[in-house]
Amino acid sequence: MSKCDQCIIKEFNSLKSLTREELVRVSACKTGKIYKKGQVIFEEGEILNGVYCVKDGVCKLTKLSENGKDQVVKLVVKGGLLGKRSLVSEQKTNLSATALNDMEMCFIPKSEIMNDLAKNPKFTLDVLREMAADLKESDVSLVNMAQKSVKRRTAEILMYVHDNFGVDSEGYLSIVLSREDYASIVGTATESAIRILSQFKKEGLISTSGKRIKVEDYAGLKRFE
Amino acid sequence: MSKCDQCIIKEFNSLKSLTREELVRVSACKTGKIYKKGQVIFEEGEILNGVYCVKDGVCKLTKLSENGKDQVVKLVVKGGLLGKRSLVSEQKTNLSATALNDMEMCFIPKSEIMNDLAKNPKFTLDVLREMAADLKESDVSLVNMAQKSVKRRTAEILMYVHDNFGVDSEGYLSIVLSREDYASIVGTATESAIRILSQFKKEGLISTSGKRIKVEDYAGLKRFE
DNA sequence: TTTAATCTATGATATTTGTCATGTTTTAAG
DNA sequence: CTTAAAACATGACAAATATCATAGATTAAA
Repeated sequence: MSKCDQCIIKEFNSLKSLTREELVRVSACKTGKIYKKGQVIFEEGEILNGVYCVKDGVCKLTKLSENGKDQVVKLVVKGGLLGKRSLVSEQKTNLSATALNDMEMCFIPKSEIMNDLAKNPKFTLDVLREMAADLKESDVSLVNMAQKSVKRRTAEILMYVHDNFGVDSEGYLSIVLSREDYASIVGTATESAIRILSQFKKEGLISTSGKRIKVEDYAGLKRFE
Repeated sequence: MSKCDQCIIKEFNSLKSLTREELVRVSACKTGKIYKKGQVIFEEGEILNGVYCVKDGVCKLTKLSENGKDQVVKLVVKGGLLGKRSLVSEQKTNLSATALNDMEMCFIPKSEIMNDLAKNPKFTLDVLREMAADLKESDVSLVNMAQKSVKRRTAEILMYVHDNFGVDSEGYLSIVLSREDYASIVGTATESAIRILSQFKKEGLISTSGKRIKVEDYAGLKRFE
């Protein structure tokens, strides 16, 4: 398995603040994991005994609502760290993680990291920064959810996916989400999401091919409504 | 001014993890601040150079939406720490804070705390834990906002205020929020919030006297709809 | 204590979003 | 390549929520 200290992925997250020696130790105890599209990585209520470092692929973090529907809270890509909260709390995780396409991850046991968390202030501070950023992002999501229309939120998630995950050689969004996933991100009924995407298609803002979506008029989505 | 190491308030937040010597140093540089009801403590976009420790009173943290409406993100009471994020990031704050009643706070300059953050792992870990808890809470809010009806959210904020801020001698919620505030917490139009409170009143779930609200049937609110 | 300003209340109506029902298309397994 | 299952699509209707208008009640300042 590849060595952590030579891994480029770590540059995108707090692990970059570990010393070379710490990384070597982490390398020795980490385990590589492969998940197929649709596979569950962990489920709400489990106790995570470590963090997952995403090497490739995308997953969704969801939370079950009381009405039985899953709500997507966040999408995590290459470079992301899953389960940060488990490092500082003994509690069960409050989110589920599911692979949206084939994924490659490294799992680092909590026991190994905890030592560093206590002794390497640079690392701790960096984890703290990441969490602060998550928190800020979360505030923004909350306000969007509370104040913007479903149509606006749908337009924004399309732009978000476009900006953050890019497009394939044909110009389609490289992350293929089901309409149900879109609904769950936007926080609406699946039929509503479908309807809105259909409307966007009619207005020439996007085009589709099966489940795949291509943003045709980014500026149009931006100013929409 | 009172000494931090003897202050009970600190037991409710991360400051309890500072050593006695650190607290003495903090004591020496902190400044007491008084805010009157309605007064703005800081505004979105400002750079905070420290943290506020709430000794008494309640304030709301809000974020301005693109549609010009304020959204309440969180209510903070005695024991809460405002501006934690400013400790780990140079960025402007993304929230505004406004006193909901007369408040008493201590302001601790960042420069003083930063030292401790780097050298006292127990303190850092504790800040980390607080942020992790905030994040979890934030996820819950997001799901509620996305999946629950305005009526349900209104019922829940009433129970929340009842549980967390208590009632006065007559049984009225001791925090008096305007209908506009309720609307801004729930994420709806002021008229809608008013209408729903009126409905709750008709159904005997609450009673009102001016802006003051009394929860008459807690269980009813809980099972409502 | 009066009075203007602010907040609360409610009706009428428009808009948005959800639900149910049903048909079509796409996907992936065999 | 075929075919069943899953996902997408859309109409019809119901429910929830927003908006606009207007009036009454409460609050806080003079």
